[in-house]
Amino acid sequence: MSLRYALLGFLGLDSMTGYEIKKNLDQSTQLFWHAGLNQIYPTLKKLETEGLVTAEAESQDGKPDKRTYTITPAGSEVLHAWLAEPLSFLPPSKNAGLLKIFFSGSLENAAVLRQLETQLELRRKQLRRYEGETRQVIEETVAATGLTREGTMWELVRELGEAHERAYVEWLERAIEKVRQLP
Amino acid sequence: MSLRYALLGFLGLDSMTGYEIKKNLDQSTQLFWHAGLNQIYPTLKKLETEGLVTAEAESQDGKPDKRTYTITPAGSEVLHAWLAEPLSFLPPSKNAGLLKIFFSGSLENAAVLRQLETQLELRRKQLRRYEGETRQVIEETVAATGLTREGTMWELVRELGEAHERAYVEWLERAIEKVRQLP
DNA sequence: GGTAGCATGTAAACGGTTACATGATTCA
DNA sequence: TGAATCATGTAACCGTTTACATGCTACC
Repeated sequence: MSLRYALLGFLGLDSMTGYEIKKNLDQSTQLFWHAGLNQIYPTLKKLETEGLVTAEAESQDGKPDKRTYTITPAGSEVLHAWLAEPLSFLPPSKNAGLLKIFFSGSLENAAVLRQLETQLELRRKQLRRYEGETRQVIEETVAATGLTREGTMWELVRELGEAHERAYVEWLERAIEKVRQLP
Repeated sequence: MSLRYALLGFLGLDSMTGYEIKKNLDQSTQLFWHAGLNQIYPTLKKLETEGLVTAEAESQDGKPDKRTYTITPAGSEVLHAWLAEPLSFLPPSKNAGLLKIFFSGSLENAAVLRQLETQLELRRKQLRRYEGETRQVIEETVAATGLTREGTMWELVRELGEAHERAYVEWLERAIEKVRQLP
């Protein structure tokens, strides 16, 4: 149930609509969090009833009312308390790609190689994204908003993403070599 | 919905009970999948009604009946079809630890450092686990069962786990240095 | 006396995904 | 003509987590 904190986190940077939060989420956070609009809108409403954010509706023609959300002092408090609380255990993760590889001992080499090569391509694409687009978005956002301290944190997280994808790519390349040499 | 495949994967190696699957899951798969017994037991029953596994109950005194599950030919087919199907997109992952760091630009240095140091300790522990215990379990299992081809796959996945944790540890060390130098 | 291991389950609640619904504008 | 962008939502379903329930044995 950390989506609440992701939403509060973005609203802590600036007031914005659910739609804008979604765009930010897709651009910068997809390494470690994601959500659809269908989940974001009701969660924002819930945060509103809890007094952690306020909403201001603006009429538009042809489109639904634009609801701009702003974090309240209570919301800031809740967010900061959560951010400062040290992680007490590693959040267990799930990865269907690794699950497939882990159990593919009973497949033929060719099928395993197809799987590994597909995953390698996906990981390479993701690596290029962290090196390029994600990096640029951070730079531009810092330039546009002056949030240098926040920018340092964003850049740190991006670097981990890049390192992880690079480890993935190198590992998959080695794995392909190894499986090729299997009888 | 990959728990089904994780269960079928283990039963593809050997017939066993839900309790034993859980032990195997905890020892080897926690890098990429996890589940509680409360989820495993009903899912096995469901697989049984679908004809993908069969169960043999054995009475025990003082304990509930021991239900040993065996994969059926239909189950093997379903498993292999899933394993051979190449991943079509990167499964999006969630990581509350990174979420905290990403948004901690508004925290004081001391609070950020507490967070980073706690996470570093957890990651170091996990790295040691992959290097030691996990490696040993794989070696012993291969020695006991003769599943060398499967063992190659397990060892590959373990190596990625180790590489990822190492990347985490090195990154957190660098991050701590960087945050210490922040004004 | 308490914890860990063995061994199975149910019920309620929650979080998240998929599908559905609307409707204007802009661009290829 | 169709897809993408802007902009919001609801309903049903499914997977997962948390809490509850039982009970024996072995070990510290």
